[in-house]
Amino acid sequence: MLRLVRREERDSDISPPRLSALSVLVFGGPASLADLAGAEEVKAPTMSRIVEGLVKDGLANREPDPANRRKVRIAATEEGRRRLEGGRERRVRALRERLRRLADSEQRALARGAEVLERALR
Amino acid sequence: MLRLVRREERDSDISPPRLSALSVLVFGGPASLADLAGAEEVKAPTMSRIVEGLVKDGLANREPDPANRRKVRIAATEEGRRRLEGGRERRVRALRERLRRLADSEQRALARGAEVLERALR
DNA sequence: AGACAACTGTTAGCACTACTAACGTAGAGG
DNA sequence: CCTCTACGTTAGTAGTGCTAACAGTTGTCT
Repeated sequence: MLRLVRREERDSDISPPRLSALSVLVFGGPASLADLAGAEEVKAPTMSRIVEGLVKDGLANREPDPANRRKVRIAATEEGRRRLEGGRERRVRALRERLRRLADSEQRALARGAEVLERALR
Repeated sequence: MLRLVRREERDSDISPPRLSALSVLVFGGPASLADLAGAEEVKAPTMSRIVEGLVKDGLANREPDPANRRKVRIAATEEGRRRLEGGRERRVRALRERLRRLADSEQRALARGAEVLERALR
């Protein structure tokens, strides 16, 4: 798993933690820092810095929550949305290439295993 | 995957890269720096520091290769062997707890999926 | 043999991610 | 009103990854 993550990191222009946080924002909508930290199972200071990086790169923005001025509302920018989607397409294509070489029965075995894993790890 | 790795990291007293390198030494025997770096798909300077950490914690030792004095021979210590095994047992126990709750057919599905994955990712 | 190239590992310096501790500000409850 | 809690940031530390630059060793080729 570690090797896979590192490989992923090498040919992506967004680091895995940033990519993961960004995807939470894109698919889940704007969130507070605590929300994001919880979703990524990371402490607040860590997420604060990840968001800082996203903002610096123009992939997300931070604005105070009008209802509760302690909170910040973090949202993906259009650019962030595009970059996430672009990378996703590349990854899906690469994965498809690999899976295409497997027999149908093997593909089904992977699909079934993935389902079980998803339930088991939650 | 990232979340899983982080969870792993929190309740282990050895960091994932060190643990992974250590396991290469324990199961594969002594190795040169380049061997280790290759096995972990990491550059030499990175592995040099990981080994430094292992040595500092008494989990591995470094000695010059008598045949080729440019090389170093890195080997796990007894302590390293013990710590790896101990952690492994804890992880296996935790995993077994989770898997025990699955139906037999689900367990088989996971096993089959894992086989396919191993071949597909290589 | 002597010069030069290639190999092996380390050091230095950068970016990033993780943590805890400590802080400032904003809201909630007595 | 005053305190207590919640929310986020900043400071400081450890660890991991990279490239570039270096030192020592070995091999090669004249």
